[in-house]
Amino acid sequence: MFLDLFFGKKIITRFAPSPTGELHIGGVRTALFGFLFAKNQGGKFLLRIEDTDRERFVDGSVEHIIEALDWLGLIPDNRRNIMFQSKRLDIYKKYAFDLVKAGHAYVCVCDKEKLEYDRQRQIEEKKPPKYEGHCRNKNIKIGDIEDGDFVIRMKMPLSGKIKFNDLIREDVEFDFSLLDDQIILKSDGYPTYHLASVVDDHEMGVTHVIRADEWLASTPKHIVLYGMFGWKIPFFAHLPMILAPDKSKLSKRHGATGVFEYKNLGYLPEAIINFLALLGWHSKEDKEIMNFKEILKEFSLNRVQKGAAIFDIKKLNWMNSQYIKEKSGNELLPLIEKLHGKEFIGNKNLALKILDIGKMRMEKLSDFKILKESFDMAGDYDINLLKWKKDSLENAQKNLKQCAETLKILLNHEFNQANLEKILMPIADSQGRGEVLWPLRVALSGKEKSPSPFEIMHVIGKEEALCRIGIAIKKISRE
RNA sequence: GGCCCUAUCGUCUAGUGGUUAGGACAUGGCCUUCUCAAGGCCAGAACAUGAGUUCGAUUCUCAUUAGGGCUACCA
Repeated sequence: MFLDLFFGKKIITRFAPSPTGELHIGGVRTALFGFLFAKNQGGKFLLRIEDTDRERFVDGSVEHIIEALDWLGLIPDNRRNIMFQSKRLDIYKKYAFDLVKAGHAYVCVCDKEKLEYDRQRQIEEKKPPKYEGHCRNKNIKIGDIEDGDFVIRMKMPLSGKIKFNDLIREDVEFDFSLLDDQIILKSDGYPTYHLASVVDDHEMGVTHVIRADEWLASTPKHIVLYGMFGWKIPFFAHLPMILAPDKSKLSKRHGATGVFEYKNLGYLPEAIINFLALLGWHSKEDKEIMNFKEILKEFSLNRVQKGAAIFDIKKLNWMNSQYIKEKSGNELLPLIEKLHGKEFIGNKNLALKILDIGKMRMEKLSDFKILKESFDMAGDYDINLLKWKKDSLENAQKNLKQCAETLKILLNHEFNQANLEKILMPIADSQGRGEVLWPLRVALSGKEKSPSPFEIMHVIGKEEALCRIGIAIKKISRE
């Protein structure tokens, strides 16, 4: 790869998802590493939609994928000119036919039922299931068979071994005799992954194929295909998988798998990127909280882990909270509004104050709702909650009255956290902090757990604070 | 079943032919404190097993075990 750089050849990577649903979190990691590798070296990152399986196609998923990549900041260089395999059917067909003419591939007319029967028999006989090559030497001409009645298979070498170097796995070896004569063109005229990806990677000028681990075993087929076409073989890097906590494939039953599920749960793209980058990669200095720029600068494929990594949502949560803390209320508010709507936020100025004070209690953007309740005093509270430990209600009332009287001397614009502490702490210190501050905080929040009374008063202001304290005092009198 | 890949605390990982095997998340404790967070400090916690090479292996080799991937007219 250094030679390529030396001769001025640009690195080109690509992300090639299938539009079979929402962009999976594992797919994002693949895209991310491809993006980082290319951009880190001033190369290009391209997007290609692998929509050759018409049965699994899910409407709207292409738009979803593009939107997700935009949201994460993994913008492909061909954003305005994305390659769709379904629009290139003639090209694949032409290449497949060329291969037949050159004797590298052949027309196969075996029917599906027969092949399935063979497979079952082979499995029962404990032999590796493999196409038995009925049509391999029949030399059937394309013009002799009607469209739809045949497939095209590539002629794999019958013996020998193939060895190649994976940028992550290093040397990998396979035995040709175990490899199948893979179908490259289906009877519906669509190519299979193997043909389409090799043709496209070549035509797009892809220099480094960075893809998921599951493709490692079919890489020999791809290398053979490159050889048949006489094309330059790109570098390969097979990324380790992301697993669920039970070490199985990450799926719906483990929780969210789609990017937008995470978005809707209140995760920030920065946190998702940072977290995913650390799943299988680490900076030299072992730095963990890294922004996109830092990751981009330091990324290299040779520090990528070989083994699979387990997706630990707790670490993502922590990371998300770190990114929330870094942001100002002004930055957070539009994000929350966009995600959960205006009603979720309520009064904007109030929300801003709440965010500045309370963001350290938020793990996700959606936590704002619970946070806000501490300031809203939504719902009635039990009168006994006003009691501090063994202290009496009467004493709580007495302390509340004293606080209220003292608070009255502050003017509206002086009603901030610093001033509040200055005038209230002497009372708390003389009467007992718990005895004073606990009932005060309950009177203000109506909750057992909440931010401090100073923070709440600072947010809600003098009038509202005195009103709430007054309610608590009356509540005790009625008792 | 066959082939391929992988293997350091519960998790993500650093690291080395000789280290008190390091960090982060999580867990527990303490500090702070009106509660809950946040923050600070501390603790427990790992080289899968067995051979071999070696003066010495967590590190190199082999086997075993475990996990994963592939084995489609899916990608």
